[in-house]
Amino acid sequence: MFNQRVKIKQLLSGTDVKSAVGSEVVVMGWVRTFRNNQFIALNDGSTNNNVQIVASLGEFDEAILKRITTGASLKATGVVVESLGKGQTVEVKATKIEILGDSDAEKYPLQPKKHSLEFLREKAHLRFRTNTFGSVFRIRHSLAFAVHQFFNDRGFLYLHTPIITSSDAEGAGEMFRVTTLPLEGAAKNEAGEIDFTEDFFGKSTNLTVSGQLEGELGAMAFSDIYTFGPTFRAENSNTTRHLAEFWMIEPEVAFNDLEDNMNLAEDFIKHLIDYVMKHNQDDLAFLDSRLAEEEKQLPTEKRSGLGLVEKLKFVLENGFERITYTEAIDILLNSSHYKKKKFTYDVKWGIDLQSEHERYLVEQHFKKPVIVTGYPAAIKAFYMRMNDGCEVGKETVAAMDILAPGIGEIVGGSQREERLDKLEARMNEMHIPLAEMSYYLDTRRFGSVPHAGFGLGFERMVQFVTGMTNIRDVIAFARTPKNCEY
RNA sequence: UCCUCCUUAGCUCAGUUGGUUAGAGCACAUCACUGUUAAUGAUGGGGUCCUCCGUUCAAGUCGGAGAGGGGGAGCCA
Repeated sequence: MFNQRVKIKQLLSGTDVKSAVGSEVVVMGWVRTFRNNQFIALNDGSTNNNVQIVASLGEFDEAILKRITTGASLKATGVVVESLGKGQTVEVKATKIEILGDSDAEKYPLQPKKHSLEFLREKAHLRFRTNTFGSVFRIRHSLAFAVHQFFNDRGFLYLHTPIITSSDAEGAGEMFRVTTLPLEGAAKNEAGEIDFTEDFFGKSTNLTVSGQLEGELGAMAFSDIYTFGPTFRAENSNTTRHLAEFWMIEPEVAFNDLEDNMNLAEDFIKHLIDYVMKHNQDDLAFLDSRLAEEEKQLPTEKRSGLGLVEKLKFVLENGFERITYTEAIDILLNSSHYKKKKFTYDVKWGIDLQSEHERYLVEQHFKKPVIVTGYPAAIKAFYMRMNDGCEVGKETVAAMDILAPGIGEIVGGSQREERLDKLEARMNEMHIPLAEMSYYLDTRRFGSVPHAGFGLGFERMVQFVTGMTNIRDVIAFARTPKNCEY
């Protein structure tokens, strides 16, 4: 058997590290640095901590030592000893070093120094080997695991909703077309339009922009379901918080109202944070100090004040602020920020909250996550439940958005409209073809119940927990407009 | 899609009012040293100054267009 190695994380993090002293171990990994022709910092991705392999002077062939370069992979056999140096408690005194894969030091792009995130973004296939991305992607993994754990523990069913859909009525954004028709010379109908009856599915199809509608169908049988999968938006968005391909978590719960929905979302977010704080302490500590270092470069007024771990702890220990849209508008109108005309966009009841408004509420006014409910019906989707007893012209829906510091909208959700007549009226108003949505309306025809759900952008959650400011740095291979490398 | 900033060595960056042969640190090579922690010291190699067009006796530097990237906005998760 080839693989009898010990993982570096395990080697360095035993309850009593020194108990390993004296035992022979095999470690494998990639060279981070090779100092003084003796000391190899070896990393295998299990942790940011490197194990120091000592190749004592004169005990190894010059030919082997030459090949120990940054990025090379090797297998080291040796004895765990207490370190004579200061950077580590134990190290491995090598008896045998085998180069598994050479790495031409002149051509290997990563060097033992700080690289810019922009540079690493263009070397996305190698950036996993850096401390920053090592930490980010280990945390991303933990978050994904915690998502399933949270819902599984609460008896939710993980529903796999389709990636390819024929529904184009969701209105969640521009869609990517899925077709096997030739780009040139596709059959056309009498009106001169492309004839999709000739296409693979016999109709026009797209990549999903949301699993919600299918999720609702599941919730009408299993009560509690969630989806967690890739989602696609063909919007020409070039920002630090949008991707063309991203992962979204969408729970849908029968018999829940808006308040239940908010409670679920808040518990969910707190569980994710709590899980990472318990299981990724080293990685969080690394990212925390990395951010602190970066903050030092910023002018005082741009500093956030709270460190990453402090911020997460604060969110965990405090309730999210819950306000209505109408209250949010009042807060904005009464703010000195508004009175000094510092907002670019005007504030009045009926507007969609702009980024600057959300930032003010979250970062200036409340200084913590805020849940805004009861948005005007006119700016929200057709499936959201109309609130009863609204003033005419000021109809609102049972929607809720969770706004997070530095990220903006991290969750969007609502109680759904379960009353068939109201739903149909709303769809007609918004020119959504009822015939195509007949399958969806069946949920309201046969045993309709109050229900609610939300969508959480997974990458935005990873951003929030890692403190990474650009969403392209929290997904392995980012897909954004004009960019699909790898 | 709009606004704005940026593009000089493999990487991070400096480059004066336009003026001789474009610099530094890191990386790389050679040598020295050897318990280092991004080791250190010496020496050396390394440039399409993003591309094209223009102004000028002279352009890395000024002007225009284009490409790529960053930040912000819109749309949203």
